[in-house]
Amino acid sequence: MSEMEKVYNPSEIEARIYADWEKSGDFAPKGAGEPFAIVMPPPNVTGALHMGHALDDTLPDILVRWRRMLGDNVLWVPGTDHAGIATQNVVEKKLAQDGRTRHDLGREKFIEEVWRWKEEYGGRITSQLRLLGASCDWAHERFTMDEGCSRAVREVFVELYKKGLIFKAPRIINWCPRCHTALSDVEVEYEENAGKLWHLRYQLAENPKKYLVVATTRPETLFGDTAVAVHPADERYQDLIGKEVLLPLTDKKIPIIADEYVDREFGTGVVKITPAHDVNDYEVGKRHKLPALAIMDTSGLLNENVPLRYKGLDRFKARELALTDLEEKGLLDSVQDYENKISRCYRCHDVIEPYLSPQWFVDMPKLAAPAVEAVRSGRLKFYPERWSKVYFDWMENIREWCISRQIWWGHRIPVWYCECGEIICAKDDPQTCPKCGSDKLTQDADVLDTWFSSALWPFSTLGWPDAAADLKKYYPTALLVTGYDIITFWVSRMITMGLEFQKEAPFHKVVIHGLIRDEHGKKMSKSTGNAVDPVELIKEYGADALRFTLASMATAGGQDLKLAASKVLASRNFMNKIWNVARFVLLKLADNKFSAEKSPADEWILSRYQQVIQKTDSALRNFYFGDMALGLYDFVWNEFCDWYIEMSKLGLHKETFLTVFNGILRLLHPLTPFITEEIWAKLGNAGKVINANWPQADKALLNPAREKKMAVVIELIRAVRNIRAEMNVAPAKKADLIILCGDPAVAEALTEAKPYIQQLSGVEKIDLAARLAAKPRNASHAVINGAEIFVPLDKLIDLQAEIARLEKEKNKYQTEINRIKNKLANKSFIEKAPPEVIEKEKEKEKDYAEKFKIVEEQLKALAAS
RNA sequence: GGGCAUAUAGCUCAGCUGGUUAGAGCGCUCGCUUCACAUGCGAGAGGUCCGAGGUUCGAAUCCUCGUAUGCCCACCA
Repeated sequence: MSEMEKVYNPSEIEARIYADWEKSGDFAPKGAGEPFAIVMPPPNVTGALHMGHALDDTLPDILVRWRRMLGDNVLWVPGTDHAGIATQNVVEKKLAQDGRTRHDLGREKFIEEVWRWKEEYGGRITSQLRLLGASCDWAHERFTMDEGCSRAVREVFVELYKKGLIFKAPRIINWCPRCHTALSDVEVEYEENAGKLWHLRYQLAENPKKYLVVATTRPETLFGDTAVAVHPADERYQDLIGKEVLLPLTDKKIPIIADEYVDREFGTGVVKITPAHDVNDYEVGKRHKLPALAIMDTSGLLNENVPLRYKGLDRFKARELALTDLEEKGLLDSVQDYENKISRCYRCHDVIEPYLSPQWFVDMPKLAAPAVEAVRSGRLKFYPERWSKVYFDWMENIREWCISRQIWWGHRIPVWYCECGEIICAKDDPQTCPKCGSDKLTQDADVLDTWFSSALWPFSTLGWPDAAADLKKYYPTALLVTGYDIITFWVSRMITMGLEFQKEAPFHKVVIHGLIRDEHGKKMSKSTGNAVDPVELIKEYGADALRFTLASMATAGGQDLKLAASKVLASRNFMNKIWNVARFVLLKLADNKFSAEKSPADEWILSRYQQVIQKTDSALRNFYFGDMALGLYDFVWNEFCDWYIEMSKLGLHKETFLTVFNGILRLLHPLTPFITEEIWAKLGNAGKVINANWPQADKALLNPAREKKMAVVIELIRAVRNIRAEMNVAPAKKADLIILCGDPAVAEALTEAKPYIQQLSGVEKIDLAARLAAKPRNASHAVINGAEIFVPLDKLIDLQAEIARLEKEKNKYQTEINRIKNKLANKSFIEKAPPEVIEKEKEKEKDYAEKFKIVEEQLKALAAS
């Protein structure tokens, strides 16, 4: 038997145990049980493990370990995401250190560079997942740009293209001038902005003394204006419709048009129309056949379509200059403060530019219906249910999904253009044009949105497009666990693609958890410096402590989790507690002195144990991770350790002890896999706990009568301890105890428990009587359910203190009695409440009344003495 | 402009389907080197369950309104 330190030290143990699990193939699917598959949300290859991942992977690991112990055929598929823009940014930054850009390398060399980078650093996140204890099957590890995933992407693209569900068209899209690419709508973040509303004067061409006032938040875009618009029914401007204004700072004339889009109430009711730089204006422009004049390049610098003075200026510099110039010319009418939203790139946070350009789109509006129906019908459920609302809101108002990105790292769009004008979309690279036979084919330069390959993850990782055995066995997967922040990015698109290509949604259940925040509820981020590094926490407290903390905070409502170091510390202490129970067991096994018979404490803990099994099961079935963790914490610490072990020190029944403690290890294993595995081995159990059977509750061991008796015993011990503490009886001093108990059942329970009472309340002599000739003098007194107790004191009793104690007690009972009396006096309560509720109230009243009477008598006795 | 969520002890939160003596962890007070554990043990203090109405025999729990906070969505310059 190996030595165990007093303090649990996880670091060496965790590394050793994980290596053993992995080496032994303990994570591989096996057995004839039901298939139970989960795909891991693939973290970015560029990433390091953050608290979000820690939660995202702890929760499924709990489920996966649980199902494995239940005998299911469990597959948890790990993998990483190529994370197009993010990864490209990282590698570009690295190049920048040597003063190089990706253009210096050229596309091919640059991509090679990224692959090299991925080989070298991409393993960091997966090694960190191992630190966390994630029991995923590494043999199934995938990468969104590996061979199989790439084939799946092409297959899907080509199929959708053929059906017209993927197309290329000019649209106003979200353009990031820093990343030089288009973004989808979900990749844009909005931020409150204390901006200005500038009122500009557009002079009438026919009479420059007159002018229209146009309100805008973006004066620099005026160079792209190709009209100003008013509402067709706006009386103020009726006679101006069809006439022209002079575009300020230029020598252009642009028409005044009428369009219902204009809000008469807003500003002056006159809008500048800039079709190339605003979504709404683009629509207006189309209706009125206005030209769309782009005035910016892809970096957000003004181009040749503006007066020379502004050409090459950054958009914000150009704004300043334009405003100065307008003011000088007397064309700046007024300026107002104006609150609006500013859109930013979710990657680099640069300000997004609405930009007219041809891009590739998935026609989501045509694909969405089955995905909505799957959830409406209940075939696919969100937990908690309210998240389905977010899903519906998104899916029922879905727009075209812009999937082309003007970067280099990613799945290249499988479309080629022939010099004859033919467009070829193919799964395999075409050599010649099927129409003209030319071999001068140029592939589309763009790559796909990273989320395009993520959308296929549940089936691409299982071997599709081949008719793979894994796909057949594990699709649809059992469930998905993820944060609410990617319902739109990922969940909705996986459901859509799963239904389109597999005819079934990729999972039946979506378990949504909250987001990790710092202690004060602030979003964790590197820039604010409040991010907690899970790897650091694991180093300091152990992976089990971190996992236990995260699970205990993942409550039924799915609220955000505020992570405080004090909580991890508390979990660490709990691990230490368990560790020390194990040390205790080992000591006792070494002593080899056991009781032959089960004691009342044994019966009691066995009964409680059955209930904790049931509670744990039901918590897991409902994804109430917090309930599971807290339920086990409470059972282990407050029942098993505080009462059962303490009582067992009088005589330990080996079988009961080991049954319950091994049961605890198994129940805790999904939460805290390392320490339970280590202790499992130390106790000499066969095999590993990771492969052990999940405990089954045995109803025959439920023992309500024993629990009731034990409740009285515990109440009595607490009462004695309370007296000792309050009356300052020295802890080492053995006291006497006189119990006055007229209830034979209670008397029996207490008699039986005499050794426990002596052991746990520091009492030597116990007298139990049905009645007393005279109540003891100079004794402190308390009343419990069915009995009253006296603790004679050496020194003269502190009358004041004793009276104060009893008065407090009396008042408490009085309050309760009054409450219940009122309730019972209420006629409608008696008439309408269920009989068992009334019965319960009456019983309570009786108990309180009895206690009240006893305390009152005692007070009288004290007063008389 | 829509929607969602939250408001319970000093702090962070449980309390899921109305009946609890309203709980936990941390913190606080008092006392303990009790032979598994001071990362511990024992005993305590601490709560108008955000406010106002309502439903009900009964509300922290359900409904309405309000206040505060957080988040998401939305093309009004």
